Amino acid sequence: MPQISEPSPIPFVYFGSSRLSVIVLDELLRLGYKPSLIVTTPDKPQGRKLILTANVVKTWAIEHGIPVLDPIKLDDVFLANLKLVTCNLFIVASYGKIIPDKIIELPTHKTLNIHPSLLPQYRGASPLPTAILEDTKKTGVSIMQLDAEMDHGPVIAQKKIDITEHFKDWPTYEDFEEFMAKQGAQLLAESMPAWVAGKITPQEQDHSKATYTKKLTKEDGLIDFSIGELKNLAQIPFDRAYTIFRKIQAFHEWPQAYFFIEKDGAKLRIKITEAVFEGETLMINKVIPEGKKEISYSDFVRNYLK
RNA sequence: CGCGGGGUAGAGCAACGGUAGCUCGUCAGGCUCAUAACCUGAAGAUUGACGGUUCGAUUCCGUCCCCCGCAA
Repeated sequence: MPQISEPSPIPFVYFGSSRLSVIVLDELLRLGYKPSLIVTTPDKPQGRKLILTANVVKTWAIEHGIPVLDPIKLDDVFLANLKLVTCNLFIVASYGKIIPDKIIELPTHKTLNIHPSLLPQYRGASPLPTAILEDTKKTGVSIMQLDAEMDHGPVIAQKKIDITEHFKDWPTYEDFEEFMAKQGAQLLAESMPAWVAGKITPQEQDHSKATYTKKLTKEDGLIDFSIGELKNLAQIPFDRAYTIFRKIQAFHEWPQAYFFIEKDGAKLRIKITEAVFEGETLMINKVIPEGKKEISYSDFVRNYLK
């Protein structure tokens, strides 16, 4: 139904720091929602040379001419600055820091958070990788009101998503993230007008059903392959092969799925960078041996598995 | 200045001041009932980039780029 008049722009402050934050921003902008102010985390030295790298959200803000703040601490000084902005809604998407109650409660329409799972399922740090690892293809996105506890606040909107309707099989983490971020942004955009108008009643989560996801560690990416399996991936039983495939996809961005082989008496780390699951068989396409460039799996088998 | 490893044909390695060799793979042909085996032949490298030293550099010197491990 076409609306009689365009919805008046809803001013809001956006908190985010990661790639997911940027995808959400892009999608919100496309849908006509532009933040008045963006809050992100400070530039940090990154990478091997510890080069000071501007974070992606800050870069985005500058490109789009939106004022940006990158406070080290969300203290009273920052709070005072924030009060100068006339916004009565805050949006948080992958900000990376705990936001104090004082700030959450500041706007009249409170603070909303995009979370890429069907809360109370998969609260915490790694909802997307966990969904892949646990093969949870019926998932979704939630818009919730922030409260003092992690991913604990009442839900104002939720959308169920069946991954099988959008992907043949599990995509890489990056593709999954992009897809879910867009879904979340769309749901948020749909919900914002009604929320601001006071037409939505937040629904308390069923805390008894809450599940939590942990922060990923490097060790999570380790796969315990035997030489025999590496030489003939087709022999790996379905369950194991599919579990490994999901691990490769889930950790695709970081820490990446990897395994060790012996070469000249030394342990050599091999990262898996590309794999597909066809039929009932895991197929690895590309790997990066430690100290080397990316090579095809057939080259790897030929030259490293003697 | 965070620490460290590495960049030579598709891959793994070698060589060395005089423009690069080997193994595997690739392509063609042969032999085989057949083959991942064997035989013959072929293609494929501006030796990461740019400067410098030199009669001449892949090889020596300098600068830079890229990749990888640790750490973040």
